[in-house]
Amino acid sequence: MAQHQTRQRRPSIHDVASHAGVSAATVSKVLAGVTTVKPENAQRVFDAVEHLGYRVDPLASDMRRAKRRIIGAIMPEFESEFFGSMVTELEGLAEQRGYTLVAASSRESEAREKEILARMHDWRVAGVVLAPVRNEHGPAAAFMKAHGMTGVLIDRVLSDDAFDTVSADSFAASAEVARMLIGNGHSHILVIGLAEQAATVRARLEGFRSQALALNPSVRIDVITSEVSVEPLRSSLREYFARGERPTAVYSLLLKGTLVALSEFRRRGWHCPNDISLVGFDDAEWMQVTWPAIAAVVQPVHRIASEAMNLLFRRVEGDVGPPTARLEPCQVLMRESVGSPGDGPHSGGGDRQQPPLS
Amino acid sequence: MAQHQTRQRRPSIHDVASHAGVSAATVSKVLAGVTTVKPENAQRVFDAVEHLGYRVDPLASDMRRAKRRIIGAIMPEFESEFFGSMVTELEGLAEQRGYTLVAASSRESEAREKEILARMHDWRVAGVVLAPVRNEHGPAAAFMKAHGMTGVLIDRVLSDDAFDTVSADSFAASAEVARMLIGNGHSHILVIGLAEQAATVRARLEGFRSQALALNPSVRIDVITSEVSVEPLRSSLREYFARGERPTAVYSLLLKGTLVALSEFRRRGWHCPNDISLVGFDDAEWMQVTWPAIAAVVQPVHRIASEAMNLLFRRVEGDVGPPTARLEPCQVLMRESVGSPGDGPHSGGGDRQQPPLS
DNA sequence: TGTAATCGATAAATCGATTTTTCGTTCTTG
DNA sequence: CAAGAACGAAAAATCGATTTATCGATTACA
Repeated sequence: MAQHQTRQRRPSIHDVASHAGVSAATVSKVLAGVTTVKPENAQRVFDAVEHLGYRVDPLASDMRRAKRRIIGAIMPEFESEFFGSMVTELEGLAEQRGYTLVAASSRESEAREKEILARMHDWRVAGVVLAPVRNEHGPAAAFMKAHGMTGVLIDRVLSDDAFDTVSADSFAASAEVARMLIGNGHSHILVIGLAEQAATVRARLEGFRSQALALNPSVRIDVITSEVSVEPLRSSLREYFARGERPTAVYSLLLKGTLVALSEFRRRGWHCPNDISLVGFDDAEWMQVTWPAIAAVVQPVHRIASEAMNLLFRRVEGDVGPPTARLEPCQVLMRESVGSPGDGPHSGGGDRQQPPLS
Repeated sequence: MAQHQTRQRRPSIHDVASHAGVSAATVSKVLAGVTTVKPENAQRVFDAVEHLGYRVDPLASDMRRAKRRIIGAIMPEFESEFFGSMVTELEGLAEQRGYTLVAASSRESEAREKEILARMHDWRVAGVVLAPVRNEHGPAAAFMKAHGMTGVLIDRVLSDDAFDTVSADSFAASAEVARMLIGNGHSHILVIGLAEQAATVRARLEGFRSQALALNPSVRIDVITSEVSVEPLRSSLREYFARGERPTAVYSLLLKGTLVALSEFRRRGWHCPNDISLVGFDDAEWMQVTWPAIAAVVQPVHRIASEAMNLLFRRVEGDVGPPTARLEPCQVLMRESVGSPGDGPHSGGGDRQQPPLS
């Protein structure tokens, strides 16, 4: 059978051509929808394509094109819900536009980030959605600039003079957190974070600090950050509590910090919100099913993704206007982990709250 | 400047050739490490490459090759820690071997799964790591078989007659959960899950049921599953409790079910383990920082990933032996959410346990 | 009726590499 | 010293498409 042959070697456009009794050029034109082909021949081409199971070889087809219908996405990591959802959203949006999304993670390495970018450039991607490891001033963005790549920067960025940027409005969200904590009467607050992610984390810290001080000039704000990984943060926090510091609330600037805080509370037998209040930047599904539910800042993943894609495709289609810097609003969910300082700080065993049944 | 020109058009191998005063063939050979080139010419080629910032165009280079140094990874979703970690591991392992990993998610759709696979086939990937939406008998595996692709199936699979498979030993892990729950005196246990993911979930259920019945033939095991999404599961569970069913323990066959269970417990004001015990398949970082910490089955993500890659590369390198079916052992972490039925079921307010300080 | 315009399709050039073939030189060796 | 082996490099074929140039056969028009 003819089918048996095709199992061995992938049919090329010439196989289709000879099977249909026309030339390769004609086949190409038929498949491209050119109308200057005799309907009879077109039909024979379609039949041959069907019969041989022919598919255009993208390698050969794209070789003559400057850009392929591929969008690259580079995330700092894939293990968090935030970037996982982000990739999922981006994939869907690319698919809607007839593009393929190719995802890769830089695994928090700027060197790898640049390498991946170079590879994507080699692949002639139409555009790139880059969530940089650090900020918009890293080597990756410089590479994109130097090679005239089209792209958009998201998440750990504020604004750039060459690329559109989209991120959560960390500053405003943190200010709202400050408003809520100060409003609840907290006057000694610990802020924890990882400083390496400069752009975003700094905005989160400043947004919080400025608003808190504006509302209560005498508020005490302690800050613990770790430059690289999460473990130094954990030990700093442990030491902080061990030397007797007793803030009434903790604001974690990122998800990993929230987990560290919870685990340290646990070690000391502290419960939220009676012993200490907790708010974390970045929401997660589990935070609403624990007891207490954890207050969190929800990042608008969907809006960031769709805005990023809108801006990116505008560029892909040739727009050369000045870059935009978008800040998408967050939602602050004040859940049970936040209370007022008077409710029994560090007593070690207040009553649990009973949510209404049904 | 010459550099200014290269900013416009990407330098080709011919640019390098003319700049070095040799032919394109010689450039290609030098870069491929062929030793039959006069050292003097080789040096001139290297200089030209350096000067022009030349990089081999993978599209052109790979066109003549049957396979590219690319591994495709297709996961059902990216939003859970499990698959996020899986992709991260796979990416690292591919990189170690000098391959690039291209990740995509089928977003729980078998149709999309097959499309992605076809695209990867078009891209001439060297191999594919497929975590199928349902099981090893879906259209995607059939496609791979029909087109002679090399690949390995992971996670929601048991064994296959054409491909190597690697998954967690759900059966054994569930049996151990049964042993622990029965050992703690539970005699009425509810198992919840989503049945669509046939292969794994069925193994989890059967492993649990067989072991539980073996240890206590009179144990009562209720099962609630939902075919498609998580919401029907939630309402079934709600209705189950509403009509007065009071199992002393719940075993969730997947992470989403664990969240649903916790959220239903919360609605009713039940606390683990005093009111009801809970074990979930799939661990997550937050499960050890909540109060109580949630007992869970830890899947050996790292081992699954590295075994999958080992098997895959064996095939890529030409091994044609019969397919292997690997089951990697899980770890069962019995944390605080599991207790004994006598400790005050459904009393609605047992004392919290205090873990040791420091 | 002879030439021009039109139509449909094919041949050939192109994309940017790799690999095989060919072709001068130089070096052996009888 | 001439024939053959060895060497190094260039020319040409190849991968599989797309696109431009070309060409023959009709059809239109003067």
